[in-house]
This record gives sequence, C-alpha cells and structure tokens, in this order.
Amino acid sequence: MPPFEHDATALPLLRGLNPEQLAAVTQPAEPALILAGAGSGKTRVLTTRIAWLIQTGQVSPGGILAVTFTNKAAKEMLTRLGTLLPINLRGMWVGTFHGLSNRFLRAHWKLAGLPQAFQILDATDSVSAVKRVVKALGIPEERCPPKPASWAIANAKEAGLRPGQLPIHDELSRWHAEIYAAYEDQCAREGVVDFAELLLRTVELLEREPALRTHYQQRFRHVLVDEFQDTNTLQYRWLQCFAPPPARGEAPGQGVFAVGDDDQSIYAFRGAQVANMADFEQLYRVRQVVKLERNYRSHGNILDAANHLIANNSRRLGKNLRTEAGAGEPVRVQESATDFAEAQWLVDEARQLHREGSPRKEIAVLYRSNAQSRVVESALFNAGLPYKVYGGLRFFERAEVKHALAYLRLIENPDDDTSFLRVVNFPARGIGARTLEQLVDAARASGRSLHQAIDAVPGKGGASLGAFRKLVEGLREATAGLTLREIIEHVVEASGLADHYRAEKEGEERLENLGELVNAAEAFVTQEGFGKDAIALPVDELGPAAAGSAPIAPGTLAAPRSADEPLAVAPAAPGPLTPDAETGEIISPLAAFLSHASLEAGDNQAQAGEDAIQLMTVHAAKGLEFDQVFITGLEEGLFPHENAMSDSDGLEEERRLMYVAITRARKRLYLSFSQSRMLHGQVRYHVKSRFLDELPEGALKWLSPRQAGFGHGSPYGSGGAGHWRGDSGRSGGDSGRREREPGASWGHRASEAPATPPSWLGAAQAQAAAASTGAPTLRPGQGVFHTKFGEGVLLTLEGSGADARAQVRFGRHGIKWLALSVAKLTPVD
DNA sequence: TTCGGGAGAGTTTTT
DNA sequence: CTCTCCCGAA
Repeated sequence: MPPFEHDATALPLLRGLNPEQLAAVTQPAEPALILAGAGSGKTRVLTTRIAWLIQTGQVSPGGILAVTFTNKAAKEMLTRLGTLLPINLRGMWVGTFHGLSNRFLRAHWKLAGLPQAFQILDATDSVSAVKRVVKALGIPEERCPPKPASWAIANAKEAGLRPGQLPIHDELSRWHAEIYAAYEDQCAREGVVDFAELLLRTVELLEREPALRTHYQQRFRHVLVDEFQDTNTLQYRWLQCFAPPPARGEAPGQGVFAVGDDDQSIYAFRGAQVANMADFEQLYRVRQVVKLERNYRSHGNILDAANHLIANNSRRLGKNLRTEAGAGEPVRVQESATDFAEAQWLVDEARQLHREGSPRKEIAVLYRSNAQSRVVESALFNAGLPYKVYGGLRFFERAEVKHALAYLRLIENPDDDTSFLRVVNFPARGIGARTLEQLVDAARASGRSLHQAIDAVPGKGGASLGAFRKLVEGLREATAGLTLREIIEHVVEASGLADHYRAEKEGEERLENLGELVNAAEAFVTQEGFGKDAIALPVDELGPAAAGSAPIAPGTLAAPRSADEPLAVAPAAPGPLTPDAETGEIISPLAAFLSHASLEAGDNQAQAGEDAIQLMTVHAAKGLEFDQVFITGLEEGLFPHENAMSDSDGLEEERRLMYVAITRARKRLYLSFSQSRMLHGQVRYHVKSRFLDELPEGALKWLSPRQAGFGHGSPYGSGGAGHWRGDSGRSGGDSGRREREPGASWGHRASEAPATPPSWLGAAQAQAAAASTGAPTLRPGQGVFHTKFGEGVLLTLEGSGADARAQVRFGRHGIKWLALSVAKLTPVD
C-alpha cells in the first residue's frame, strides 16, 4: 500500500467518527468484516470508507465496487458520497447485485451468450413464462402449479444450480427440473433473463473466463458489500468472482469490506445465508472483526429491551448495543381484548402523540403480516388521521404500466413472447384464444418466437395477427429518433391504450399512471444523463482508462481467450442505434429505461409529502427509524408466526425480526397484543408473545392491562392476563396512563383525513361490532363507536324503546341521527 | 369479451 | 372473511 503523505486519520472527512467507526473506515486494504449493529452508523462508515480511500489516493473512483441489496440503499450511498466528495463519481460501480450484473452483462452480452437487447423478466413475468412452459411440456398444471415451479427455478439458480444439477427425489422435483431446462430454452429463444439469471450468468461467465475475471479483480481494488448477512449462496459466489479470497500464503490482493449484522438477518426464508458471515471471516482470513456497538438512535430502555431479547438466540457472532443517550422513557406494553380494541387504543395514543407535537410521519405502526393493517387502517380512517400503508403494488407493477412497457419492449425486441402475449389483444383487437393457440403451436413447432410465427396462422386470425405485427412495426418506425418521452407518449396513444382507458369508467387513475410513466421516463433521462439520442450507458469499458488504479497492458486481455470476438465491447452497431464514440457501447435510452423499469419497481405508495402515520410490516421497516414505534399483534402464532415456531431456526429468525422492530424506535416504543383477533374470518384466541417475556422488566411499563373500557365487550373470562398484573403494579401501574383532555380528541379537521376510504372499509368494521356485545348505557358526552361511521361523540338522546334516537357527531362523517333499535352504538372511552 | 360464481388460500419479499 | 384465479355461460 502506498504510504500516506500526511496523517490519514486526521482528515476532516473523519471528524466526528467514534473510535470503532474510525477503525472500520481506515482498515487496511485487506478483507475486513464489520459487525454493524442497528443504528450504529453503518451507512456513514461505508460511505466514509469509500471517500477516505479515494481522498487518500489509495484508489480512484473506477477502482471501487460497492454492492447493496436495494436500489434505495445504493441511491443513498451515492447521494451521501456526493456530499463527501466533490469529484466525478462516474466509473465507480455502486448498485444492487442485480443492477451491477445487468451492467456487466450489457457490456459482455456476447460472451455471456445473450442477445444485445436482452430484456429482464420480473417475478410475475417469470411465472407466466413458466406457465407457458408447463403447458408446452404437457405437465398437468393442477399437479405442478407454475408459481411454485417458478420459485423452484429461482431457488435453484440462487443456489447456483443448473437443471442437470437438481436433485430429483419425486415426480414434482423431476417436473421442476424438466421445466427449468425447457424454461432456459424458452428464455434464450425470447431473449429474456430473469432476476436470478442476471447473477448466475455473471458468475458463470466470470468463472469461465480467467482473463475477464482477472481484469475485474485488478480493476476493483476495493469491493464493499452492504447488508452482508442477507447474501445468499449465489451472491456470495458473485462476490468471490470480483474479489477472490486470498490464496494460501499470499497477501490479499484486494480490499474487501463486508458490513453486516447477523442479528438483523431476516431473509433466511428466501435463501439468505447468515453463515456467510462466519464463512467470510474464515475464508478471507479476516484479521480482526470490527464491531460497531454504539447506537445513535435509541434511548437506553429500548436498547436494553433489544439486547435482552436477542440474547436468547444461540447462534450469534456476539454484539451488544449501547448508547449514551440515557435510559429515556420506559417501553410501554398494552394488552387489549380484541384486535379492534387494540387499534382503537393505538389511534388514541397516536392522536395524543400528535397533539403533543410529534409529526405523524414519526409515528410508525409495525406488524408481522400485511393482513393486520386492516383493523388499524379502519380505525385511523374513522378517526380522521392521515396514514400511509407501505407494501402492495409498486408503480412499475401496475397493469396499465406493464402494458405500456410491453409495447415498448416489443419495439426493442419483438421476440419477447411474454410482452407479446400481454398486449397482443390488449386493448381488445379480436385476437382470441383460438388464434393464439394456433400461433403458439406454430411457434413451438418451428422453434420460433410468436412474432416470427405469425405468417403460419391462416385465415382471419392470421390477418388480425398480421395487423398487430404491423402495429408494432409502425410503433418502431414512428418512434425512431424520438426522445424517450416522445416515444412513450406516442406508444401510449398509438397502441390504443389511452383510448381504452379513456373509455373505461374507472380508467382515470390508470391514465394518470400512464402520465406518471412519462414523468418517470423524463426523470430517468435527466438523472442518468441521457441525451436525446442514443448514447452510452455508463457500462464498463475495458480500456486502460477505465481500469482505475490497476491499468492493464493493452493486449493482455485478448491473449488467453479462445473465443473469436474481441474482449472489448465494441461490436459494430446494427440498426438505428448509434454506438458511443468512446466505448463503442450501444444502448438506447429506451433500452436503458426498460432495464431500469424491470430492476426498480418504484416506490410503493409515494404520495406527496403529506404528514401521515406510517403503517408497514416489520420487514419493510428494516433500515428505517421513527421517534415513536408501535409493534402490534405480539401474540404467539402471529409474532412469532406459527409457521416459524416449530424449529429453532425459524424461531430465531422471528426473534431477529422482533429485534429489528424494536430497534426502529428512537424515543418511544409501544408493544401491544390482543387476547383475540379476527383471522381468516374467524375469531382466534392467542396468548401473548413469548418475546414479551424475554424483555427486561425494568425497562417496561404496562399500561392499564384490564382497563374498564374493555371489560364491557370482552367475551373472555378473567384468565389470560392475570399473571402479569403484578408487573404493572411494580412499574407504577396505571399512574402512567395519560389523561385525555375531554372532548379534544374529536376536534380534528376533515381536511386532515385521507381523501378516499379504503374500499373494504365498511366490511372491515362489521368485525368491530362483533367485538362489543352487552347492553351499553349511553349518555350524552360519551364516546361511542358505530360500525359504519366509526368513532363519535354522543350529543343527544331522544325517545325510548323502539323509538330511541341518538344524535352523534362522528369524527369523519359529521353529525348524524341514528335509530338505536337499528344502529349498534358501542361506548368507547 | 365480459361477467359472475365457485374454489382455494391466507408470513415475511428485493431484484 | 376477503382476495385472486379460473372456468363457464351469455
């Protein structure tokens, strides 16, 4: 390593780092493993490390490879780097495993055996492709459903296996292997790759081409991996291609900087191997593992809870978070009789927090599974509190957007049968199942794509197909030379999509989304620096200029190779594309945008920055932090989830999940559970989660466990919660229960409420009614709940018996008169 | 082609 | 219960 001219640890860049962070950032250029606890400044360490390496002249930006799991993390890293270093970061490889693999394969498509314009299938596309394969092979779909088959293929690829290497133990696994093989052929014919294929191709190519491998290894002097605990087998192999473990008796050639937290490994269920961390330490002969245990996020009681909990896991690398922020508030625990009561309590609590000055976006409601959001949503909606649910359809997954993208993909690659089938008859143009069947048969018989087989279909159907082909060709011609924005606008109109949605009653939102697609494209062009003409994607150039601090002599690359094409990515450009003058790389903005659309599904529910309470699963919350966090549904069977409770691995993962949930909170943490819950249309009774028993009592405060408010509707005996009553006594019992200002909670403005109710709202509340039985005594001024209108306050009572009426002011529906013989009003408090 | 009934499933999920 | 998917009928 080059000696530094000055004290490299005294740079302004490093100011404010604690000793462990500083040690991590300034690790020598050799394999390093950083155990970075939650809230310990992991991203800061990662980015500062890169900036430090560059600033001290140890590497040029082109010599950096930094890989993450999500686009968000990659973007974040680039943004922070931009503020740390005022230099051009082009040439640096920062991205997701998939994004970087795509970049690699775009540069080496020929060597990788891919068509230049290869398209990327997302998970949904992949399932439909598998489905076609299953049909083609004549395998009974009901006995071998496409979805599991598609998963099996993805799993196999992520384990690094090709069809021939799959173990076969029964009929199903034999089918899966057959399907996998035929699926590969089909993908090759259509010029498409799925997500896992991006990585596997990259790995296989690098493993098979020593010269290429050496080139990249020499170029990337420093390789950094984020969230290392989440890597699967294939990703670990991928890493080893770019940064091989040091050979026996040799000094490490590269700096490999792996950052992870085994306690936050929550993706084992999809193939992540926590064991990769321990393996890495051995294989790469890491000299010293740096632990970042200073937490800058949470108060002491919250960290105590987290530490205590996770200590119950056996296989750990060992780490304990600590803070200097002081104990802070106790962790609050709440028991409710029903999920509905839990939601109601949560709403009250959240409203109070907001009144006390907390922004709503700093309040998060976390749950183990998506279904649990329902009750909370309806309670929030009726209370008029704005909220935002994360999860669900993302932008590029919306049907109308996928339709538009399918047309665009056909322009790029007419052989993409997945896209072909998606839009050949959408909008409807009289191409029915019969015609398509003929087309599929013809294509299969001749081993061609659907597009190529069109002429083989006779009669009227053939004519319609011909018209469709003309349409696509017309789109291609008409959009040649246009800007990306113009291309999309033209395609949306000329394909008939726009007219179709204009005619549809509820097509307005879809039209808006298509407009959004144009905006997304525009933003992409601006961000990625794409001009109006075809220009180069910043793919890797194999010339010395790009080799960073590890220049390679010209000619050294080509020599050991047996294939006949040159290594450099400079084939002559066919068609309308213009090769980039410098690199010879050819890619149109459209092609780049299509890759982008496949690799980045977009935000979940990005509404304009309204201040809203955040609802999400614990998984979705990983990496985020909030002032106040509610963890709901802490019940055996739910959290830990019943499917994971049987084996210790599953249970430990659930516990890590709980650990992640706890460590999201900065100032205040609420843990809540309910005696009963509506699940799959049935009331289920649960006991409180074992995780609650694994928390230090001294850090907890139980909030009124048997509040009068619940006794009313509780259909259960006095069992269940009795045994921990003592706890609440010890910690002060109900004394911590906040008083509510009378009447204040109803005074919210309608404008604060979310604009549209969820479509299921009415139905979801029928269940709430079921929760409250008994004969309520009503009096004016009292809080009441109505199954349809939600929470309100009782203003007037009139009449008696069958004529009894009540006037109620509801939070969101205004003042209403209700016949008590019909309306079910439940007192709430 | 579209609509509606019936069946089946119902942790977590990025790319 | 509630959503999705698939098939059959109009």
